[in-house]
Amino acid sequence: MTKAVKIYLFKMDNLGNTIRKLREAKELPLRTVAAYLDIDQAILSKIERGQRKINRDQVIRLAQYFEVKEETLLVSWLSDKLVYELEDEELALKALQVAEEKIKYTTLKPKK
Amino acid sequence: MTKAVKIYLFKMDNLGNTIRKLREAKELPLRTVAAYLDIDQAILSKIERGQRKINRDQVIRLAQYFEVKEETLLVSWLSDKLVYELEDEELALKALQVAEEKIKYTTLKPKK
DNA sequence: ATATATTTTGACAGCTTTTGTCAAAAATAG
DNA sequence: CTATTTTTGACAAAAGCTGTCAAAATATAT
Repeated sequence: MTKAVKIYLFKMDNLGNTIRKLREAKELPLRTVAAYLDIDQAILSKIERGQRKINRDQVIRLAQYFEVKEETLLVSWLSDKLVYELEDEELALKALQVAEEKIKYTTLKPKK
Repeated sequence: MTKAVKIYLFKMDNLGNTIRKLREAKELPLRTVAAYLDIDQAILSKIERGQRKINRDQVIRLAQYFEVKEETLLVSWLSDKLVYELEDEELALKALQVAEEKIKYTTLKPKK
């Protein structure tokens, strides 16, 4: 049995912070959640602090585990990766806008 | 001496295509441009066709070489990386928007 | 068509990065 | 203080990236 605690997620948080908040809200030790993900607790500790990467499958499993929408965590995970890719780039915002156009463009005109 | 040819770059092109267009506009063989970048021509061939990555320094050198704005090629390069990171993701556009918010957010409030 | 130049391909080795494991150290809770 | 949890860093294995090379394929020119 886990505690039912109302928890408000902050969109600007990176996924690591969000995971930590979710885990602490339920007062679960790293050990427990790590076991569920089948990884070492040291890795989960690092994931929560942004020192290690988490993969897509693990994000999805966590969404189920913590009963939050998959989309919420996936968007957080993806956007973290984008932000990481753009770190220290002055052209970050321009690149994001062009990327958006490119994706819209190729979605409209599927290749082949 | 290189030919002076008016060339129009297409924003939606990936960087590889743009490089190829620039190179062909000047009628230069892979060999020549590759030598300038100090890489094997096989790699440049792959870069132009999107099979290999190009790094930041190489992008900047190419901008100088082809006399186009650094920003133009860097934005193309960065946005390609973002698109690559998001390939096959249905949440791509949402992730881009959140990434934009995150970057604006942390730029306004520099940490520490 | 032949000869020449250019481009593409794939195998390979070396290097870097990523990933997970582990145990000890540090921090926190009771 | 004791017990529990979290963090840290060293390590090895696995995966990924980079450049080199030569042969195969393609394109160009005569």
